[in-house]
Amino acid sequence: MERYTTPTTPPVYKQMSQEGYDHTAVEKRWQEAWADASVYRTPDDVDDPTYVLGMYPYPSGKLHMGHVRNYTITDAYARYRRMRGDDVLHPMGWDAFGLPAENAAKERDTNPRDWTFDCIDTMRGQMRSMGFGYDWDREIATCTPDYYEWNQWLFRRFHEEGLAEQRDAEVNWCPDCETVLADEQVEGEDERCWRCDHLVEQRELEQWFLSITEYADELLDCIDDLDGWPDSVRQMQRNWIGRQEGTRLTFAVSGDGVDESVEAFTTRADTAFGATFFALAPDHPITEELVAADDDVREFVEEVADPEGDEPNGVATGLTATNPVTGAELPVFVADFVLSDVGTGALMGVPGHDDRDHAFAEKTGVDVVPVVAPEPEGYDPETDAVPDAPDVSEAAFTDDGVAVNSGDYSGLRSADARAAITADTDGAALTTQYRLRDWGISRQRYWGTPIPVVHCHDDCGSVLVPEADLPVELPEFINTTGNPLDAAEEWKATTCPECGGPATRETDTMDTFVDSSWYFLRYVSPDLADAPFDPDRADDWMPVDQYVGGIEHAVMHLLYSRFVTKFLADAEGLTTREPFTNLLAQGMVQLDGEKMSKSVGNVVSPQRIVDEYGADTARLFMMQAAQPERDFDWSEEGVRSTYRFITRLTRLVEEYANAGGSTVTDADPDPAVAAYVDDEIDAAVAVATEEYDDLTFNVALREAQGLVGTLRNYVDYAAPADPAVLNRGLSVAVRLLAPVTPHVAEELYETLETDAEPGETPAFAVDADWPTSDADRGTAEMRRRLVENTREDVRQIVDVAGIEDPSAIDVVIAPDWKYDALEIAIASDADNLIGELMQESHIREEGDAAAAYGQDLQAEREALSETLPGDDEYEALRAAAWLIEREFDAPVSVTRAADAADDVVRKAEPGRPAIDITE
RNA sequence: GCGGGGGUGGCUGAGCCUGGCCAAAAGCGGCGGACUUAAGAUCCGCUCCUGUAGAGGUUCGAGGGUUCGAAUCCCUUCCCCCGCACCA
Repeated sequence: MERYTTPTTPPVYKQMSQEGYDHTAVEKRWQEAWADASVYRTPDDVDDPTYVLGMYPYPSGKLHMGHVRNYTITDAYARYRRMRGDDVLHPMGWDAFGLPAENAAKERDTNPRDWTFDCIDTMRGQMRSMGFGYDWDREIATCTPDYYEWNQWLFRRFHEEGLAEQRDAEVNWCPDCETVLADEQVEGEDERCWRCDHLVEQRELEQWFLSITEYADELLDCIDDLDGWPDSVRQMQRNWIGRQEGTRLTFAVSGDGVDESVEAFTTRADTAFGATFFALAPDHPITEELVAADDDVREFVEEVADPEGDEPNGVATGLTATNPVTGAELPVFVADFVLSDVGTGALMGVPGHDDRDHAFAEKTGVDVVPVVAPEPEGYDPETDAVPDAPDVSEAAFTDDGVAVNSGDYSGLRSADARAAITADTDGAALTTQYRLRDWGISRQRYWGTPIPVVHCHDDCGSVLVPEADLPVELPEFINTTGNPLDAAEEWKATTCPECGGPATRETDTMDTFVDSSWYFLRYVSPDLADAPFDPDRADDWMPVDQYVGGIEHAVMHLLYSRFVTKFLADAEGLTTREPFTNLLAQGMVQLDGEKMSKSVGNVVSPQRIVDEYGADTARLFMMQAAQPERDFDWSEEGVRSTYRFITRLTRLVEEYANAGGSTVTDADPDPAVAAYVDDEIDAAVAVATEEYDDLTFNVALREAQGLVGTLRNYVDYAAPADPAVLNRGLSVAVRLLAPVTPHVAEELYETLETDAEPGETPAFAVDADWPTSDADRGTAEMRRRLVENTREDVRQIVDVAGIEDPSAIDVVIAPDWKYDALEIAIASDADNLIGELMQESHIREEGDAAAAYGQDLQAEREALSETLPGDDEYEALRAAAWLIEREFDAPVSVTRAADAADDVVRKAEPGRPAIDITE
C-alpha cells in the first residue's frame, strides 16, 4: 500500500531519528515563548477563576519525583480548565521556613536566608523546565518579612479574640543542642536526639497555643459536607479530633489524709454498678502527693510504671473512692495505663465490661462483676424479665446490652441506663471529650516567624507588639548551639509597648504550619501591603477548587488550614468557611514497589529524565501510568515507550504538514473510511473530556493515544487520507494531549495551524479551544463494541473453520423488522411476547422467521439490551470494513438485508450481523 | 481492638456504586506473523480448556444466600494494606 511520503524534513526535526525528537530545543523554545507572552498571568480583575493548587513545597533545593507528579496533576488540570474557557488561578510558592535550612546553614557556614533563596532559585528553574504554567507574579516565599508579617498579624488577631495563650507544656528537650525537638526528631526506643544522639528530656516550658479546640465541633461536623475529599482523609481527621460523648462522674477519694473530689470520664456510665476499682495516672496531682508520703507508690511511679508497655501495671494506694452512683467504696490504684492527657487522668475500672480493666483485675485480684447482659432476641424492657448476668470471669463483655445487677436500672438497655444514671447521680453530667489538643505553635528555633510578643521587665507581663510595629523581623543569623534568637542580645532588648520600660523579645518562633495554614489566601493578593489578603477578591476567588498534595498532610496541614479559614471567617468576615472544595491525595511514585528514598538509594532524578527524554515524556508517562491517587512503579521501559509515542506523533504531524500542500493524488479518499476516522475522533473527544473532568488522566490519555494510533493506521493503510479529516484528527489529538505534554503540543499545534492559515500569527495551544463533539459516549462505545465484536467473529470463523485465505467477506445487517421486534420485546411486559409481536403486520408477514426470532427473544427476555438502530449499524460497519479488509486481505462487503441472500440474512440479528466468508 | 481500603487471568491492574453486551479493558511478559541483510524499532494477531462457521465448558480469596441471571447485591469466614489506639 501507498504510504504518505515525506519529501523534506523541517528544520526543527533535523536531528530527529530513530532515537526521537529534539525535546530540548522544543521545550526551551516554548518555555521562552510562554514567558515572553505572560500566558499564565491571572489578572486581578478576573471573575471567580478556577483555583487549582498544589501544596507548596519546602525548598530543599531539589525537585523530586513526588513533586513532579503532584505538580503535573495540577498543571494538567489547570491547562484543561483553561482550554475549556475558564479563567484559572494556578500559583506557586515556597514553604520556606524550617529547621533544615538552619542545619544546612551551620554545615555550610552560611545563613538560612541565603541558603533558602539559593534553593528556591534552583527549584524555580526546575519547575520552569518541567513546563509548569504558574503565574509567577503571584509567587510567595514565607520567609520574607512581607509574608511573615501576616503570620504575626494573624497571631495578634487570635490573641485579640482570646484564642492565643501562653501556658506551660511538656516538650522534648535536647540539653546538648539546647532546643526543643519535635516528636519526629526524637529517635529510637530510648529517645535520643536525631542530631547529637544525646538523651532527650521532657521539660516544662512556657509555650504559645492557638485554641483550635474551640473549633473542634465545627471542624468535625463539617467533615460530613466535604464530599470532594477522599474518605480516608475525612476519616483520619475525624479520628484525630476524636470527639466522644460520655459522662463526668465525681468520686470522693479519701484516706491517709487525702480527702478530695476527683472527676472521672466514662463513655459507659451504664456499667457504674460494675466498677470495682478506681485508678489514677502516675502523674495525677493526688498521685504526686502520695509519692511524697508512700514508698510503694513512689517506687511504682519511678521504677515500675511503664506507660509504653502492653501490661497494665498498678499499685494499691490504701485510699478509697466512693462510687457516686452506688455509694460503694472502691480501692484506689495508681496505674500506668491511665494517661493524664486522656479524659481526666482518672477512671473507674469495670473489669466485667472492659478488656483492659479485666486484665488488670486478673493481675491484682479485684472483683469482676457482670452488670450488662447481651440483649435477648425480641427483648422488651417494659414487659420482659431482666436477663441473666453473663459469665465474665474469663473475658469482659464489652458490647452494649441490658443492665443487670444494677439496682433500679436493671433491665434498661445500655443507652437508656447511661442516660438515667447520668441524670440521677449527684455531680454527674453529660460531657464531650476530644482527642484534639490545642495547637502548640512555639518553636525554639531561628528560621521561623518571630512570635510578636515582648516580655516587660516591669509589671506588664507578656505584651503584644502593636500592629504598627509589625513585622518583627528576624535578626542576623548567629551560628550557635542553642536558639540563635536567644543569642541575639541586641535584637532581644527592646522596650515595652505599654509602659515604655525595658523589655525582652519573645524568642520563640512559630511552627511553620502556621505559614501554610493560610498561604492559599495570600496568592489572591500577594503584594498587598496593608492586609494579608484582599477581602473582596478572596470572597470571589476562594475556596480553592482543586487542591492536590500528599496524604501525609491529611491531618496537620489540612486541619490547621480549615481551622484558620474558619477563624478568618468569624474574625474577619471571610465568606468561605472551608478552604478546599476538592482534594486529591496523590499516590507515591515508587521504584520496585518501594517508596523512592535517598537512604534506600532508589531515587530517579527528574533532571536526568528531562535531559534524556524531555519534560513532556516525564509528564505523560506519569499521568498515563496510573490514576492520580494510586501508587505506581517508575519504569524506565515505560518512559522509553512514552518517548517513542511522542516521537511517532511528531513524525505523523510532520509528515502530514509536509504533504499538506500536495495531497492531490490520483485516487479520491474513501468516504466510508473517513467517516470511521471521524467517528473515532468524536468518540475520543467525548471520552477524554469526561475523564479530564474527573482527573482520571490515565483514561483520557489512553483515548488520546488510541486516536493517534487510529490516525497512523489511517494514513498508512487507507491512503489517500482525507486531508480535512486527518487535519481535524491531528488537531484534536494534539489538543487532547496538550494539558499533559504542553511543549510538544505547542510545536505541533503551530505546525498544524500555521499550515492551515498561512501568514497568521499562530495562537498558543495553551489558549486553544478544547475540542468538542456531539458524540454521546454511550453510543460511541456501542459502535466500537459492534465493530470489535464483528471483527472478533470474523477471526473466530476463519480460525475455527480453518479458512486459509478468504477471498471475500460479506457482512449483512439484520432486516428492519428484527430491530422493531427487539424494540417491542424490550419495552413489552406482556406474558405472551410472540402474540404481541404478531400484532404488528410487518412482523407477522415474516411468518416462520418472525416466530423463530420471537421465540429467541422470549427465551432471552430478561437479558435483552438496546442496540444501535439498523441504519447506524450499517453505517458503522461500512466505515469499519477497511479494518477487516486490511486484516484479512480480502474484499469486504457490508449490505442491508434486502440486498443479501436469504440463507445468510437469517442469521443476522440486531447488534450481530450475519457473516459469510468465501474461501 | 476501632476505623478505612483491598483480595480479579503468568504479572501489574480496570470493572463492582448503576447485576445481563464480562472469559473480564489496558499494559507488561510469552508465542506466531509482517517489515529488515540482521538486530532494534514499528505494525498485525494469539496468549483458561475444548471446538473444521461466529459454539460450549470452568473461572474473578473461601463458603452460603438473593435473582431468570452475580466478578458485580446480601451474610459468614480467611488473608493483606493504611490510619488511630493501654482513649476510660
